[in-house]
Amino acid sequence: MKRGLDMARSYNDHESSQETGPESPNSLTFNATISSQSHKRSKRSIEKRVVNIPMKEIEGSRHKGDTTPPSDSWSWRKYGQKPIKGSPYPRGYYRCSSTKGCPARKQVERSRDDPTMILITYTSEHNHPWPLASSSRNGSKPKPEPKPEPEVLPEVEQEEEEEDNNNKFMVLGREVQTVPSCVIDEFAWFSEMETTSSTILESPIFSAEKKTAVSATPDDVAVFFPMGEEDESLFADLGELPECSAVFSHRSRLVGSQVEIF
DNA sequence: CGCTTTTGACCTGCGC
DNA sequence: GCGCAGGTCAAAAGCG
Repeated sequence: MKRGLDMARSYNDHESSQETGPESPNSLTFNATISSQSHKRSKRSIEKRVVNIPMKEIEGSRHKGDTTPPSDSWSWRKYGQKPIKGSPYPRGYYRCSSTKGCPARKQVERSRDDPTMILITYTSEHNHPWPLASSSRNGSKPKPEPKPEPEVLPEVEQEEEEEDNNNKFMVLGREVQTVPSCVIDEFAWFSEMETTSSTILESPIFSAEKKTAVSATPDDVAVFFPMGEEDESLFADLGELPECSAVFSHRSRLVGSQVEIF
């Protein structure tokens, strides 16, 4: 049988990297540092986005040391796992099963630098919509997501984010130097959320916009992004968040990393 | 029964 | 050209 080698080729094009974000102030949210990358080499460009998530946020859901991804609102089906050279942790490969023919995939691994961080790399075709939120796949019952303990996480110092504090955006319960209004508007409802939801939107929502910041340095904006039930309209509009797009790429730009705008 | 996970094999790209 | 590493496939087993 023919294999999806074209995909594999694209994935190797670029390895993005980033570092961890600060700890999350509570169990309902987590910080994620995000990088995104559009792959131009292939005819259908492949977008790659990377999210860092503190282990704490998903702790208790599974065994230690594995690559079980934190829950989100989509269905992911694992299709492989590989040990990664130089890393004591294997990398898990997941394919979107929320919709038929969904090209989105993600790789989940523990950060070798900081084992407390989960590194998730999303890939999808640039023009393909990210998987819609779904709690069930064709005919099968949704998996009950393990409910994280409502633990109280200690306030942790900001990651030593170097000199670039001027542009640090922290959302929800964090010091915010300059929070663009769109961020406030978009995410204000998070604070209203009740504690029942353990689903968390990890990445695509942030970055499906056309303008994305690409950074080889650990600098992206930390945002809390719990996601409740499906909000398809939210996804449907992903491509049209220019203002917020700029916000998310703000810091990258300032720290001198290369930024690509498409 | 249908879907997911596991795991070994296979394929490709890249560096030497 | 060869070997290595990464990514994917697919059969088998597991699970609800």
